[in-house]
Amino acid sequence: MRDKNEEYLISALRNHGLQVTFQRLAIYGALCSNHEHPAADTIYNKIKKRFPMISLATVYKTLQKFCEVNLIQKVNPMTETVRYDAERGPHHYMVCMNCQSIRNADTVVEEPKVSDSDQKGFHVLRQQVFLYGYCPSCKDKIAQAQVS
Amino acid sequence: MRDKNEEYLISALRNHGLQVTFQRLAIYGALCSNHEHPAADTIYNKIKKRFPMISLATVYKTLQKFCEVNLIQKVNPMTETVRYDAERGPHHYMVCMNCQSIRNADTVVEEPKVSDSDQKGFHVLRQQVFLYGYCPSCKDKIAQAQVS
DNA sequence: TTGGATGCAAATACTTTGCACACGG
DNA sequence: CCGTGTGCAAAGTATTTGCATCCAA
Repeated sequence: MRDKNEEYLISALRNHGLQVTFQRLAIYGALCSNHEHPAADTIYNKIKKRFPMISLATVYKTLQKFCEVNLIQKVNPMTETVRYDAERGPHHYMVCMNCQSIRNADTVVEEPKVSDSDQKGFHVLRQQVFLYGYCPSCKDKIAQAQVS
Repeated sequence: MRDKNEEYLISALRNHGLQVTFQRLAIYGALCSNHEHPAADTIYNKIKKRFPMISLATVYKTLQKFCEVNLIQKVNPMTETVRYDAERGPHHYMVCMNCQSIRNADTVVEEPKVSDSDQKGFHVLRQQVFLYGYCPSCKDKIAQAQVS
């Protein structure tokens, strides 16, 4: 398991012309072995036990680089800061990956359904769908940019 | 429209024993009139044009209070800080509202489907489902707490 | 009148950045 | 050897908190 992840990391780094360092191995290893979707700080603290000299800034830079080359992904915020909605009922959102605008997607046709076996003892109270893409105006801008 | 929102706000505040202030009216009004799901800072800047004396801290406190009494909702982060996942493919998450743990929900049975008319010109690239609830251990803790 | 609400400033939490040094390729 | 990566410290951004004052009820 562990070696497989390391191998994968190393070849991915090489494919992108990135150097292999023990910090990167440790960070990727910590992330792979933790299925709780840890925050940067959590990863840092775990690694620090074995490599006390590692820097939190390196963890941040490394995670960012990993995201850039699609080795890992950020879990939750697409738009980083908290935003508010005056409409109370649960509903779904469309998030523009370019301009960060958020619009309601009121008419998701089929709600996703979760089978009981699926939930593995998790008690689901609410579900929310996020649609990520480009809003009408950004879609046009991007199309134009690709033509020119 | 505007008066309707104000009336709603006022009665909601009274129902919760909260005072009606011009700041609260302004903040709620700004949120209702902006369907872009603004951040606290955006609301603050909008209001400041008319009420230059308003404080950003008040905006934060007020939005927080509004959330507590379920007058509005936070749009995106359930767990506030960015978290990472080593698994690349798109998949869905179960978020524990108590302990903030995040687990993969790999087997959502029916993907939500969005009709074309639905998207209103929004170009959807990816969709993600968040299931909010309680993880097995928190579910038990909460059940126990309610008994005692 | 009185407790809740506000405004200011300081504090906190998280993340990013600049720069000198270290090290992988 | 060269250029990327690292570590440190400082800066930046978003949000929260303490406290004195203010004001709605």
